[in-house]
Amino acid sequence: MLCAGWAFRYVQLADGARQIQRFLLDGDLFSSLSIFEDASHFSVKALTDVRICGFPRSEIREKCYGDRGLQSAVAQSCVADGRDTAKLIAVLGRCSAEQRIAHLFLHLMERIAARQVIRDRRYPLPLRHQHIADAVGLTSVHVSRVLSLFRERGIVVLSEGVLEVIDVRALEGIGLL
Amino acid sequence: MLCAGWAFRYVQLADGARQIQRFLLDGDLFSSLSIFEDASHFSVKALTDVRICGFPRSEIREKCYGDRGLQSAVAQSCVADGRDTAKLIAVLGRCSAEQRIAHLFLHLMERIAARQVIRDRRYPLPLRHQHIADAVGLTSVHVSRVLSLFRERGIVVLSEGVLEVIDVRALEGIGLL
DNA sequence: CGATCGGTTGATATGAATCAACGTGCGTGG
DNA sequence: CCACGCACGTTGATTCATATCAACCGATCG
Repeated sequence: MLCAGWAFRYVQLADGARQIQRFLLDGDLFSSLSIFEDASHFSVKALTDVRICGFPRSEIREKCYGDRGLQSAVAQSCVADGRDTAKLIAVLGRCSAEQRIAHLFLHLMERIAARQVIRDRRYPLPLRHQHIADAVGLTSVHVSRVLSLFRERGIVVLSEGVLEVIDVRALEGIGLL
Repeated sequence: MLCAGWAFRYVQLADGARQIQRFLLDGDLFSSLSIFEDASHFSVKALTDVRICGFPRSEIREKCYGDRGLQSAVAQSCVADGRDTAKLIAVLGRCSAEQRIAHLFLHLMERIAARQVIRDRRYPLPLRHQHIADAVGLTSVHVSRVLSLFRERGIVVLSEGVLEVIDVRALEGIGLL
């Protein structure tokens, strides 16, 4: 579990490309489902300084049998993960570059806002263009172009690790699934 | 649960596009995780004649508490689903058209072979080009072109609901993750 | 017999990748 | 303290993969 900081879960492809599966925020398990797997098929990398804590899988599994609350919590975590993952498939399969990035931002905004108060529509977002690219299947060059566009059109500005959302409506309009 | 026949799980996007998340074979749950969700966010459609049977979610959940075998089976099903889903994300995010289709074929071949004896490397595969397109994020026109290429190169031939695999090695070579 | 559906093929358009150059800020070592 | 190298972002030119548009064909079905 990631206790504090930012990280991401990803896989490295044979040709060196990297696909980011999920950004991890404080309180997130690296992967809920991996509680039930003995071998992980992903890697995790920190984006900021982090604090993590670990649990033996077998212990969690064991506790699940006796504890309905825990079992239900684990299940809900898996479901949330699965829902996001399913949405990501649709985004990668069917959306344009602008839509992909809009979706990523909306998704992260929701998760960040669930953890902290947002002032002035400014969301902490310690990502390089390359991370965004690896998350939504684009090139960092193209991410840069799209972000320039968003900036020009007065939609969002990402800079210095902060995402400033100027026109949420426009962003949601682009991101319509 | 799909007891017999072929089906697929998908979502319909706002612009009418369709993203297929998973093809369902006999014995598959529509979605393992949906045991723990009360609202489904996907649709299912049959590809062939099918037989299905249903269970009340609450009953399954209830049985899980007492029955380690069932709980473990459900967990394994969720894990398998999650693993395939994660792989699909990498494929959609980072692979070319040929690689996407090769992956889909290899993935389905594996699942089909787990259920029935394969003779002459001929796999039953009742998909239209449009289904392949909707599964891997391409156009049916482009799927047609890629399949022509595969045919010319003597790799696989898909026709009349049967996938004939002529050169598995070549297919695996293309599909390398 | 005509209509519809699925597949093929060709011409063209377009979105994103690639290649390349440049600027800027920053850390590091001299 | 300076100079250099490096990571990151930006921008322009060009290429490439895939989409789009359109025509055609064969099979199937009412």
